[in-house]
Amino acid sequence: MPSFQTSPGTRDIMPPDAARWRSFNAIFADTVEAAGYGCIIPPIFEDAAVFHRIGEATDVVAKEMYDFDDKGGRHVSLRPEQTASVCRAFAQHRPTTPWKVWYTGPNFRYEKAQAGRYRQFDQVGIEALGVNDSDLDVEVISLAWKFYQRLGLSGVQLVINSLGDEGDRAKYVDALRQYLQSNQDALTPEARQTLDRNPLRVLDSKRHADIEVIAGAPTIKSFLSIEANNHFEKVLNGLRMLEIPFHQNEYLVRGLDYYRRTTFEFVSTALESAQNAIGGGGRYDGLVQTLGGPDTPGIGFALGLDRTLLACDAEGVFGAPKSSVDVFVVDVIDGRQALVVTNRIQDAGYSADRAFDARSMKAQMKSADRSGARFAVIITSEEFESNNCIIRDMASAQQQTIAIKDLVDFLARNLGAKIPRRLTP
RNA sequence: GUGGGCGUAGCUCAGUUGGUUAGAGCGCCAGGUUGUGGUCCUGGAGGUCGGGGGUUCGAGACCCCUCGUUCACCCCA
Repeated sequence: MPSFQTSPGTRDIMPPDAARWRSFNAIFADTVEAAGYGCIIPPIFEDAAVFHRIGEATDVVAKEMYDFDDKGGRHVSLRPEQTASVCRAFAQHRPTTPWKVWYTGPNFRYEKAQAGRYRQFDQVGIEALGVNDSDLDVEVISLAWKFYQRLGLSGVQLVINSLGDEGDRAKYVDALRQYLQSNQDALTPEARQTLDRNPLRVLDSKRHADIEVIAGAPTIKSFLSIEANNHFEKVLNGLRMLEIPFHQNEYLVRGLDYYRRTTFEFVSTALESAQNAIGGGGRYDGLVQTLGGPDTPGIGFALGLDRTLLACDAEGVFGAPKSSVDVFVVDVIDGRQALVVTNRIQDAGYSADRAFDARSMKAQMKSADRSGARFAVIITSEEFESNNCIIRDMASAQQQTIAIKDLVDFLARNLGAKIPRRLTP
């Protein structure tokens, strides 16, 4: 028999970790739905051209697309992120604005995997379309901040910058290129290569020689239009009003070409690795239009689920939830009664598990212990003859004999009433 | 995509300059306790030493290739 394993950069999320993921998503949904964001589920693949709007020169598009031709000859791609899909959905359906949505799900980028960087990786995020107001920028950032806090993270830094509008940015890039070119000799060969492709990215370099050159580089601030500058100041003021600490970093540029004005990133100080950016986002005021929609401003963020959980691990917060059932049924007759009793308990709204394969009582009790059940229901020949069973409190080891028909009442008294499962609320 | 580290039981890892039947702890199963878990004791199952090729009388150890993973670069969540 051949043996298989997951493809590079993919993995199985096993229990109890998968439960942790669900909990992560539930907390995120609760956080953003409280601010009026509705859930959107775009397709996982679509016309590759949609994603090309992210920027032809970006690595995401140029080398990391999971694209292929389908059987109908359509050139499609697994989504490398969801912002472009959301904007395409907006352009396609033209909902009324402001349109505020949130999402969760896997994205795909063909790159070499390492810890915190996978080919299939999950993100949660929000996008808000149709509003220029700087207060929306603040709302968006504050929701991410609030979410991190709800997870229990304390080592998260908000780094923020403004890239100005398209014209501002172009002028700045020219000035930056000029400066870097005149200082080429002091740059590392890697940085010189980057300079040819995208001068902004040179600012990201962490190499010492480059950092010295960067320190003298022009910053975008002086290139911002009055409008963009005012917008940015109001965002910063709003953050102060909400008491959200931030670090301005005039060299913060982001990898996707569509960003305008406010751009931000969340960095975990608990993560040692290079993959310490656990979330990021910004304004993308031109994107909807390039996807065939009306000229519509937009802003949003995406948080890396995997990386955020790594940060949680590093900080020792938001661990995997303990799973347990209410009741574990031990049947030492032949297992047939466990079938009936377990079923009845489940229908009554409680959770119940049991042992199979007619194992010894000791073995079944061991399973009961492992299941984390509050109570064990023990069915033996002697008690069953008079339609009784033993119910054992696993923590205190106290047990009593009760009528099988009274089991659900007993659970209601001790675990609280539950809605029967067959009735959908 | 480039460069370095690492792949031994389900998990975490030992394994001496290549030398008999490859080990430990945890976990799992069974028994001690023929009606009872969490502690303890005893026993057991489980490994093509990532895969393929080579060197050698002999390879888990050495060489080559390959796959996976990890770190850095690159990039990004």
